[in-house]
Amino acid sequence: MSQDLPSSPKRTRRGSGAVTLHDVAKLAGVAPISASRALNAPDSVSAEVRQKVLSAVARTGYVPNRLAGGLASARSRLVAAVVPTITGPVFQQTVQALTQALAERGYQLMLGQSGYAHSREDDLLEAIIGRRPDGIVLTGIMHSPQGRKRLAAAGIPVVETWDLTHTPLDMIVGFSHVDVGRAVADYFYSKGYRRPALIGGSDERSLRRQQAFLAAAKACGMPQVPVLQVAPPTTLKAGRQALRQMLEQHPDIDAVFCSSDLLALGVMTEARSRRIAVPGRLAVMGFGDFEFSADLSPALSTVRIDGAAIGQQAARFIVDSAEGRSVPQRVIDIGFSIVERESA
Amino acid sequence: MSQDLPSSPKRTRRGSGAVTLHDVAKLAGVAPISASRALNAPDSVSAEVRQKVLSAVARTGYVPNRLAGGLASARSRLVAAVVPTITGPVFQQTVQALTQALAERGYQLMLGQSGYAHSREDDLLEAIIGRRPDGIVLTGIMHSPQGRKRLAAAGIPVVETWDLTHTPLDMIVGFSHVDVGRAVADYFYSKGYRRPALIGGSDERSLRRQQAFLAAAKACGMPQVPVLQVAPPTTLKAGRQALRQMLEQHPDIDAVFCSSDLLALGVMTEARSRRIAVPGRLAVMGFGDFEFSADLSPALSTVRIDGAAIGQQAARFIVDSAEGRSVPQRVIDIGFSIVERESA
DNA sequence: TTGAAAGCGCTAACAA
DNA sequence: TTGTTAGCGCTTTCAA
Repeated sequence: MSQDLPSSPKRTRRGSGAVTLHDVAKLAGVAPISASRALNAPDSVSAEVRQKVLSAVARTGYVPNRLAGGLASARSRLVAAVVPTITGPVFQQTVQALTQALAERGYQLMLGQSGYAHSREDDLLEAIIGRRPDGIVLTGIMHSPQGRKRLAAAGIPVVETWDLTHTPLDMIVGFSHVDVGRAVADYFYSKGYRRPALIGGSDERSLRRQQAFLAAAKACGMPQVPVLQVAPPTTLKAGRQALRQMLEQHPDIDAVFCSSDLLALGVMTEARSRRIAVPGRLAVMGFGDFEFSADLSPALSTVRIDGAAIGQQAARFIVDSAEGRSVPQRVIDIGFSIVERESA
Repeated sequence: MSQDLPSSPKRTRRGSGAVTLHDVAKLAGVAPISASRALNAPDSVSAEVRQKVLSAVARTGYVPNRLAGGLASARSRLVAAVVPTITGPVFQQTVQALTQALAERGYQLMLGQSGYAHSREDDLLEAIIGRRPDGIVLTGIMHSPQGRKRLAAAGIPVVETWDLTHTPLDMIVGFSHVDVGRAVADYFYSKGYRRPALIGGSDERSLRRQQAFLAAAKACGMPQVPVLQVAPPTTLKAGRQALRQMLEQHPDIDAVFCSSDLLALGVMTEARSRRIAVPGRLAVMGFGDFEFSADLSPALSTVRIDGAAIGQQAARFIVDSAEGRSVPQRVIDIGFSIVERESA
């Protein structure tokens, strides 16, 4: 029938065909705005309206369009996380906890990989800012001045993580890499090791741990600490190679501090294949306390970071900011601990 | 000055304060739509307009609002990926490749964790569909009938991965778990192992590999294959415990097929601490060919899946669908291979 | 507590 | 090639 009516010549755009809030409202016999309120602020609406709307939603299978909602309210309920690469085990706990904590509060995570290279960083930032996320979580510190400027200009809450500084871009939750380096050097010394070596990634945070280790070692009277740097990512293979190389030049070392547990596993693997006793002849200390570390043989001593706590705190930061709550404490040190197991 | 003018009583909403396309257009001296075209379809615009707009963009630092663009064009350029948990190493390559392949084409990845539990699945789907993504990538198959119905109703392109079926929801890229189980059983047999055992996750895909293994083993004349199932996630610890338990009941096994390389590492670790020679007394086969597997000692024989290829193909599927290209081949088998190293 | 109107920032459709 | 107009689906603002 209606097909016979001459369609009005007014230009028009058909929607996607999906059920909209208007459809729900019509079905419920209320104004669209009432339907909106029934869903987003149920208390601001009478029980009757609420009930009619909810029933209409159930009958139609309505799913709110968050793009439209975000545009209208300037709150996207989207949070961006930037990781060097999700393949690395370091930030996994953090991303996992972040995703979950956000989901519980009605926010969704968008993932961006900076790929350890700072070249595409600008593209990535543009892609992220274009989505108007309610917050951005950075693993590590944003170092490039352009990047910092860009983020500041966007006016989006930013949380830096896995590090500490007194001049955060906005908010930060992490720990002191300097303290870690120092603590491990002291630990080695206290356990009687006198010829320690360092096998570490060449990323900036690892470098800071190494420097602090060297300084502390020197202060303890261990001035000559050989250092070997490996390019990220720090893999088992890199650990094996590094130990091989290290032993060629410094066969008398008695302890190694590795910049990740995976690297440490590589060192232990290489040591075993060379029949070097761990910790008897060579102590090994990892970093990160990966899930497998406790169950290795020998169990790996390592520096434990509560990555999940970092993710949860980051979520709290973002959500509090987005929902207009004040965030008085913007720098949070979650610390670390040295987990003494068998390898050191 | 202007503050003295009585503001018109018309109700109005201030924008977020960010630079909009209108600002750019005004500065460039063109209509907003021309600015839009200059950015999104540069060829449809004269060099002069293009140049004026680009310069205005550079001067203002304009970043397009993709929420608005997505709403207007019904193309969000957002893709959702659902993983059981990002902590597991299994899907990492896939997610990494997917993120990257999408980013290169101007799409962004949204991450959702289904958490192995199928309870929150409905919430997760609602959150995802609400964003109107241009595609959804599932790791594994969507099994729940409600979930399947919901996804189908949403009319969003869906790619299932890491599995194969003749009745995909929409598109699928993966491999046959049945073939894997069979191939490993045959491999064991051909290498002379006659008393194999299975240590595997209790997830559905692992179960299918196990069943196929059992059937093939029986066909080879190895009817009694002990099986031990561990709850996901399959960790090193679980592998150690599983081998311990397995040996108590079946001390005479000569080979183990594990449902992940991490599990296999656990088995090898436990074997070593019990002075059981691998592969001399016990052969070990993993699954997944994780990054560390080749460099273990002994190097782990395993089933290799090209997770990155899965991610790339999934990206191609989604982007082709989103951009209106036809997708004739909707089921893609990327296969697998048995990587023969030292452990088996 | 409810609703009408306006507009978030952008692009599809049409016209010139 | 460029511009005008009318939305996309939602929420804010204001008024009743």
